[in-house]
Amino acid sequence: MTTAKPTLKLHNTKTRKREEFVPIDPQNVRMYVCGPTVYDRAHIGNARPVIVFDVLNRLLRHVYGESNVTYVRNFTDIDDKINARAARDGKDISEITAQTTQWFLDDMAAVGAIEPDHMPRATAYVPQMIAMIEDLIAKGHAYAAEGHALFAVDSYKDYGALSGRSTDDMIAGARVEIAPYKRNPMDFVLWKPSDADTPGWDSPWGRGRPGWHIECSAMAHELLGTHFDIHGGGNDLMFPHHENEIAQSCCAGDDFANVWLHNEMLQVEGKKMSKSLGNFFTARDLLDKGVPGEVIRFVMLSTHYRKPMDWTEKKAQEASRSLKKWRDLTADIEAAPSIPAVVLTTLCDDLNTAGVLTLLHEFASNGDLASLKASAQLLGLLTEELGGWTERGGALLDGWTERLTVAREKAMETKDFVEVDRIKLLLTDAGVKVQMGKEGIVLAAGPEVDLAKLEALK
RNA sequence: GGCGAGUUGGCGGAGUGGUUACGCAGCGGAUUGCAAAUCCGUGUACAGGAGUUCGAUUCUCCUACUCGCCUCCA
Repeated sequence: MTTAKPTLKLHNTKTRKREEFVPIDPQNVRMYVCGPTVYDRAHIGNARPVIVFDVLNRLLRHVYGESNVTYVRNFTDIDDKINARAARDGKDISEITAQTTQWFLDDMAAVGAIEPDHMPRATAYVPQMIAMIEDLIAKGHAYAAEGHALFAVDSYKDYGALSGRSTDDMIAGARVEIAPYKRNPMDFVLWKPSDADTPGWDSPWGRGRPGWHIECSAMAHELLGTHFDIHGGGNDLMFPHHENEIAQSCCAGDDFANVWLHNEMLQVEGKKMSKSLGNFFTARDLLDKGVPGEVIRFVMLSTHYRKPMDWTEKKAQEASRSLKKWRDLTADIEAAPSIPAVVLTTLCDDLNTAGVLTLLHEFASNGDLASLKASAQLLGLLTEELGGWTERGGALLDGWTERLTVAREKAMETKDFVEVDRIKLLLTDAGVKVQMGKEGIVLAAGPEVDLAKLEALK
């Protein structure tokens, strides 16, 4: 059963086209994804790129081989938001970043994301950043001024190509920070000075800290080389972050990334979620509320990554039901040894995860459970790690099952079902699914089960 | 103002130049102490206009609307 490698097609932001993916080196497929700034819990929107690129990572490994893919996702642990948080809480910066980093890893593991091969932290790459800035200055693409180092946008004629804008357009927008030391208002900071209370590193331009964009250029260079395959992130990063990364890296002499992938933003119940509006919630909030990580993952994958996705309670409930059903069906089934071709073809078509979910529904109704399990696991669903939630409340329900069974047996003889119905109503109100069949009674915790309420009724 | 994405049946959401998406909900039936679950059956869709074509929801252009980015944000 040797099948040709499926053709992977990806929508490249750089060319605005869906292109066939041709790795630079099939033995070493390299992907860099912009990771979080670690100053607080990851909100639910942060989980989207993590899950999307986790699926891509799994797919690349499936296609090119487990050991032939290198996936890098950074942690930004130098940032003024972190500094502000540390000052606010009276904590050391490293304490904030260490804790937040761990939170992030925990929360993302809960939604089934495999850890990347490298998770570099900006603080560990400051010398590389300084070296890169020095190189840019030497090549005439950057300049030092008043303790800053700035990138000279005019020195890179393709500046704006990724996001499709010209410097003139952007200046017209008048949203750039005007500073006396800038030659061009669009010039962005590579290095900025730190005062005594702010973390800083010694540099040729004095004690200071790097600007945001340079870290990704420096870390990608260090870990993936001058030329790699895929660079990903949320589409809000397209400008200025990725535009600036390209400018820096290309001017430093790197070829940088071939394919740029950007996921669309997430909304909540039809509204934009943003920090400034304050209507966001974290992945942990959902998990604590009892929404299983697997359900979060399913919902995320049910919309194509390049479309805006709306997080709704209803979707979470539907996802929960589908997953529960599939888990019941495949509980004792061994996953098929190979992934059905149609699944690979669909997933390889610019990561059509929603299309694959459709196929999973079909496998379920056709009874092709081995394919269902194998295919779901390629998406990181129905895995061992994410299981367990379907049995939630099992022990607590055993007593009720017993009690209801006795009452029902009695009622079957007396034909008086009042007590049975009473118990059933109690359970139903607490979010328990009650199934009474010929073979007996089965109780199951529904998605919105209220265990506390159930405990109180005991 | 500039850039970009999108507009599919009650809801969610794929896909296709000519044929059933799929899921949920709904409706009818089987089953059930009643329900649930399960099984079987069942439906009105492709924003508007023009064009290309034998034929367009699918390609091209225009219009309308929605959303995102341009400022920390995935």
